Amino acid sequence: MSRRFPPGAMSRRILERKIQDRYHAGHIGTHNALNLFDELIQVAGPSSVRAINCLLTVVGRDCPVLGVSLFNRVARAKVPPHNITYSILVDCCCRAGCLDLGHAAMGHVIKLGFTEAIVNFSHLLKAICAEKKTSYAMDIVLRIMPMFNCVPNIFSYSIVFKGLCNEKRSQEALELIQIMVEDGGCCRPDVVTYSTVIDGLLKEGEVDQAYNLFSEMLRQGVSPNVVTCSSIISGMCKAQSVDKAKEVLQQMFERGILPNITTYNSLIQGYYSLGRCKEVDQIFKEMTINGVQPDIITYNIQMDYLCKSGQCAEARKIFDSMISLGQNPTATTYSILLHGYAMEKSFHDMHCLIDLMVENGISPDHYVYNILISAYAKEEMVGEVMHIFTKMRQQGLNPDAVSYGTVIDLLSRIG
DNA sequence: TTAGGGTTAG
Repeated sequence: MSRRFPPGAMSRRILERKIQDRYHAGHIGTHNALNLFDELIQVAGPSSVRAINCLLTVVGRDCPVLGVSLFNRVARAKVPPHNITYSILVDCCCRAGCLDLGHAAMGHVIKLGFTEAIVNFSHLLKAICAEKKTSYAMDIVLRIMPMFNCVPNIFSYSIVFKGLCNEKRSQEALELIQIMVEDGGCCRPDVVTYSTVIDGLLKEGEVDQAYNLFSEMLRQGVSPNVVTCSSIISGMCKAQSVDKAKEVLQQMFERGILPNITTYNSLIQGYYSLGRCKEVDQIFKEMTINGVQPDIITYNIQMDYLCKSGQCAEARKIFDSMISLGQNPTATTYSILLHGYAMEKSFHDMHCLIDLMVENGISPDHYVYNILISAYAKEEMVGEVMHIFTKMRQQGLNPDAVSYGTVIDLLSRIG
């Protein structure tokens, strides 16, 4: 009988197929992926790289350090890593907090000469931008990568655009987008690029420029999607133009773009900010009709409105019912209710809530401590304020500008 | 459909 594959190759192919199928079905957990990796690496050949990438992705998402260690085993096996394997490695290094290793891995990839436009370092660039060093990320994308014939793709650009917008440099992002369009090269702005910059412009209050860019996007034949529209709706709601935002929602339906919970949350927040509760009820009805379920953020927005309008007891009812609705309160949820109790000067309720928060495994963050500091400062209870500073430090949190600002204000008041 | 970018809440 003639063989199409050398000995062992057939069972290897079957195993590779099994891994990829189960990966696509979302049926591989970390533990399972580790076992499959052990099994595959013993018989692995060049064809195994896709299955290995799947396993590295699963393990790396859960435990990036483990992802790096698996990569070392791939490198020792007879499997030449693919550029995607390197992307996963750089991702793991960055998420493990080893930015230096991420840089080293990027240097290694460049040295290996992956010259096609497909290698990119999304997580490295994101990590650099998160440190507010977007200029450096921009230098990597615009100068360093092309210098090594490693052409950045649209993902890399979008990360830089987002970094610029986060640093309130949306004007620069706008200029860069125009250069990309005029250049007319293979890397053209897409819906994500445009949406990012439109959102950045809106957040900086540059409404006209945002609309101009939206029109430019349409002229370029790029269709908006739910994220583009949600950004515009959110920007309008924050500018108190909620009725115009509602019109955009209508236009979404006309264009066949279905709103999601983020879209609705922006509108709910917008109506609450104007005290228009009837319209909020209307939005909830519309959500039900359209099959969109409220999420934790919806409940947080609702609770925030109730607390700020002196209805803490109602907010507490929502809080207590959240768990039964399958929504676990987050640190934000606790801080909203805590702020409500602080407004009512209900110190007993505040302390009970913090105890509950800790019991439920959520550590108080800066927001929570600052609410406590502010509440005690208002009552000029200096000893309590200092006690909270100590507690913060014990928990490894350094008081921030808000904490110190409150204390300085208190000290200047009491002389 | 081997990874990777954009929207909402304190």
